Amino acid sequence: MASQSKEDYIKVLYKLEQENKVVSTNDIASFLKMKASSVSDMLKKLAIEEYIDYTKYKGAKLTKKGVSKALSIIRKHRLWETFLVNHLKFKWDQVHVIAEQLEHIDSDQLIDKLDHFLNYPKSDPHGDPIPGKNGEIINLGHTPLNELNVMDNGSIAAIKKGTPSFLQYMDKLGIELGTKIKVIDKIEFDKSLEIKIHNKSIHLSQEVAQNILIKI
Amino acid sequence: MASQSKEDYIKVLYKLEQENKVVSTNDIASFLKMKASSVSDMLKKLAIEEYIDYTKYKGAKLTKKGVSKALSIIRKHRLWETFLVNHLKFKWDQVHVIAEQLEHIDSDQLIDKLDHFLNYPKSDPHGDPIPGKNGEIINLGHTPLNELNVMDNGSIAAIKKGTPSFLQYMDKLGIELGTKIKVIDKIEFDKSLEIKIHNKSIHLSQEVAQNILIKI
DNA sequence: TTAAATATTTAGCCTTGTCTAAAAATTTAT
DNA sequence: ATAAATTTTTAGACAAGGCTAAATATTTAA
Repeated sequence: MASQSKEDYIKVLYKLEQENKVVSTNDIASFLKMKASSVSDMLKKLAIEEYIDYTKYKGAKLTKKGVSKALSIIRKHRLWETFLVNHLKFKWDQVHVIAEQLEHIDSDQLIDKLDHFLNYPKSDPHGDPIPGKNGEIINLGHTPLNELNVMDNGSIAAIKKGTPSFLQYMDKLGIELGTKIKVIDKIEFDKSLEIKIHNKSIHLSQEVAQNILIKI
Repeated sequence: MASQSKEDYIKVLYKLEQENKVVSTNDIASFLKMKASSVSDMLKKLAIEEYIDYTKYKGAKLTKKGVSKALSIIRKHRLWETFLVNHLKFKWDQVHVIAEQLEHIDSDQLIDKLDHFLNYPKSDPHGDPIPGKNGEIINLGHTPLNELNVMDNGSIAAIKKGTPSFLQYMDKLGIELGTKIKVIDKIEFDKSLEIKIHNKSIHLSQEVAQNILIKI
């Protein structure tokens, strides 16, 4: 069993690999708010345990074993988030920190039964896909809002970077998963756009629009 | 926030104080399967943090702060056990180890909402009382089965030492919380007793009977 | 293509929580 | 009441996981 700390590294490795190909020591350090030297130490250990391939000065990459570990942590995290929102009635901006604790609980049986209790959800309260028991991730086929064309219709399917403040902004706009939207206009100048939701027209910056994923 | 390890000590201190008055280093060590020297070290630290009163060579006793910490851990443990059995459909002999992990999750809001979700249960799946938010414990007025008299009636209210093997034995006998029982006979010689449950007569040793708590 | 800037690793230290071995205090038994 | 047995504490070590400062690689820029 990997320690809590090692699980945190593995999770970050997975996240950063989605963006880059190989992950640097500094990337991890800044993400985890730790010193590069600490990360360097830990990468050595993770390599010994075969969670990553690691060559000094060259960065790290999760092995098969590492990816599967990462997916199991993400699965636990998202199932717990689903429980917290759907059953305990937490708001979607409150669940991340709690799920970061719950994701380290070690019991396959618990997760199986939780999954069953939740009725095998395919995505979490932020619209992110929940990996299956064997690591399968369903591609939900979402498009960033800013890539839609004028007059396109769709519904809100997921929030990419679900920080509390972003989610609170969504709440203020009345945006939740499933909300129907239509693109009214795209402003060339700053890539911002005008959309219609709940029959009202609102204006979103490009930065915000990138973070909203749409099912067309 | 006390570390997981410190929380474990506080829990054991509480448990052992129920039996004795003051708790010795060796008692704790054997319970936690640790060396007395480690316990001695830790008691010093717990004393500094004012969880216990501790005089060298004289044993330890929880302070008010310590008791309240213990009760909050027990509350969490028992609420989680209730969740695991009532909602995730675990058997009552499977939940203890998982709850030992869950009890360390740190979020008051989580526990409040879990309590609400469970409909404010007063006792857990083994019949043990669940301390309230402020540490109140309701006395459920239970009597050990071996203290009943011949022809007394009652119902199973709780299991005192709910080890998995004991609970599995209860399952085999068809004993669960709420089961009606009647004492048929008490054997003077070995203090064992004959009881009727589900309209069948069964024989229980004194040791077993002591572990079964009855509501008359 | 070499010098400066940046990134990474190494070396050594710290804290937490455990251990073993030895010392000291307390309890028990003769 | 003292010696023996037992319990508890102290001293010193170790692993995990963090840090700072210094050394070494790599990358970038002149």
